[in-house]
Amino acid sequence: MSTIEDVAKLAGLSRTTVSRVLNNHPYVSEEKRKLVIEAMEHLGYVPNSSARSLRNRKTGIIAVLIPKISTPFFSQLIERLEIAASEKNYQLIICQTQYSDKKERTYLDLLKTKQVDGVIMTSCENDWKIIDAHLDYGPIVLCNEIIENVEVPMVFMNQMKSGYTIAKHLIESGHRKIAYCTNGTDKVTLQARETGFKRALAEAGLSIHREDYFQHVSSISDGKNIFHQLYHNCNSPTAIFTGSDSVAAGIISEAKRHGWVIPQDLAVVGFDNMEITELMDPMITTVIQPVETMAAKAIDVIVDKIHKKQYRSRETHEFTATLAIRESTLVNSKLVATS
Amino acid sequence: MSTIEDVAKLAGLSRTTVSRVLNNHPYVSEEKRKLVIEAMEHLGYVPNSSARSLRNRKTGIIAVLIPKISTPFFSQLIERLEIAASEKNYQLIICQTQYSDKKERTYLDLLKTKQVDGVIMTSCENDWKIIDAHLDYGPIVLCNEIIENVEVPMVFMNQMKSGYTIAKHLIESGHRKIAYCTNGTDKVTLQARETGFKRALAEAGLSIHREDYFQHVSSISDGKNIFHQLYHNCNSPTAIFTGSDSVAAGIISEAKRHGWVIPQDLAVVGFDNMEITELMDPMITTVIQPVETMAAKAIDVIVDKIHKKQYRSRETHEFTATLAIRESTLVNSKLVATS
DNA sequence: GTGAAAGCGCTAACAT
DNA sequence: ATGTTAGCGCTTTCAC
Repeated sequence: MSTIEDVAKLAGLSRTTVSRVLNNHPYVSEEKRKLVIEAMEHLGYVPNSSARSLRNRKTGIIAVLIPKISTPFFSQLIERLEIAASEKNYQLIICQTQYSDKKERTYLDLLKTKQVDGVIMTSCENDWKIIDAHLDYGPIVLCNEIIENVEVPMVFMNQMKSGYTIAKHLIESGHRKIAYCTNGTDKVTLQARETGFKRALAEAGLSIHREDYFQHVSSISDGKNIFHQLYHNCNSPTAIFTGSDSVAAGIISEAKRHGWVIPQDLAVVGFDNMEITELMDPMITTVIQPVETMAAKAIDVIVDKIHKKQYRSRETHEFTATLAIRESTLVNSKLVATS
Repeated sequence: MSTIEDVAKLAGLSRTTVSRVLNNHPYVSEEKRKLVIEAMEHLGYVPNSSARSLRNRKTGIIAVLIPKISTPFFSQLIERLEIAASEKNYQLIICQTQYSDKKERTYLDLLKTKQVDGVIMTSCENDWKIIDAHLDYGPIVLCNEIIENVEVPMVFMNQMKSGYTIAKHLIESGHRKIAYCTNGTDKVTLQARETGFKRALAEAGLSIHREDYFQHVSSISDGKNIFHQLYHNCNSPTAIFTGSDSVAAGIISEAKRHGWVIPQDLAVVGFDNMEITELMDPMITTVIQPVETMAAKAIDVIVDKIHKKQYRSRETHEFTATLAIRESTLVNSKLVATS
């Protein structure tokens, strides 16, 4: 492993000059620059990033905290974050919290130990008081998560609009008894979605019946279970918003096995535009999240914060989803922006 | 940001002693140890990882090179790699090559610049000569990839066995005209799979007809295209191995739209056990890769290499897949090991 | 059992 | 335009 010193010696110059060439500083004569470059090539010199990090007080690494990588939405998000980061010459460390507050805290410490320049959180398991303390050490950006009254940038999709648009679509398709699924009401994002959904219903003089409201629903098997509840309900709804493509697929798959015809017997709406939505028969009406745009913005914002060295500031960066209307709610499919 | 010096001063001791406490060295009196710990807590001291990396010549970071994160198989692999790495206190930097040899080279340089202690490659886009040169700087482990005559550890699944088992299963189900899809023949892994497949056919006195052999096939739409080729072929095969769940799903979805009944009109086998395989109707017979085991082994091996500081050595760590027999090839499903 | 001092590889005042 | 020098924060001989 050759060092900057070796290069300097071989070129017959000082470490400073070599460093200047390395960092494209002005005030280096063409002549010496060539000498340095030759020496570097001859030695196969590459700067040591630990030394640079120590000296410059920056690592060029961003940590991404994510509950579970293999969840299709999250893997798409990571994919886009990686692309955006690499365009700005940042590396991404991937940290799987597995929805554990303890792991989340451990990973946030990467900021304290200066192993990373910033953290992107795609969900939040701890009390904000705990997270907030970490802002003394570096920037934190929320991507795909909203928390009220906190001083960090947040990048997210307007869930209220998408909830509203979905309900509106179902109402316009003639449905009057509509079921709703959610994975919880503790997240601001999910609350907003529900609020938008209910608003559209209210505007049409409708509401969600008690027996048509399902909580803590997220997997394929949850979907299958829900179908069975509907199946045994003599006054079952004519449409259901599932909040998740997996749940939608589970419901549809089970419904078909029991002889139901979708959407005639039950219209189904998913969420996230996973691959299955176009593979199922019928293809599933779903919400396309602007993953690429959100990822690019999150990286933009955090890189900006890193440079400005100003970590506390409330900013909201809001994007709009698209409703992809497919066979599970209609015969003819089309695209509709939720705006 | 407090440093080790600050802690030393506050505790009225030397940097050395603080460092000893930090690294659990022996020969520190209980009394002073307590003093140090108190001081650290008082200051909220956390060691700076750049300084440690520079001094110790190790970063505790492993780079994972992956073609595309959102591919379900790869996202599962990353998930498991992250879990295994974090158990050994390593962080993972995720590098998306997008099948580009240039990006791959850029990322391999992380080894030279000492930004990472080792690299796990899940595919390989460059000539091995180029990769090999990087072994002077740190360990490289292949996970899910085989390259002949190279001096690195390789962790993989026995593709020959799985190809053999799949063909055997189709033959035993009574099929005599069987189609084969592959995403290419340049990879040793895919070649092995094909060899095993053909061997089982040969043993039954069968072979793959020219028109039943499909190359460069990997996506849902590829699957749909293939179905149309079969559809217009008056002597179409009775079974098809697709090499990919996406392709299998594409074929099935399109076949059903054209009135075919699966598996009666066509038996279909996928690969990877993605979520869709259990959602499609019929559920898809597929190969379950031992992702978790391979990931754990890959981390084990690379951590070992890092410690031993011996990077060149040919080792093969082979695992066996499981064939999940489902509705797309049979009426009654069951699990069969490919061993 | 504890401390003084050297140095990992790099950059940036500062001086020339 | 180029070089000298002082650290960044940490670990580790070596000496006591």
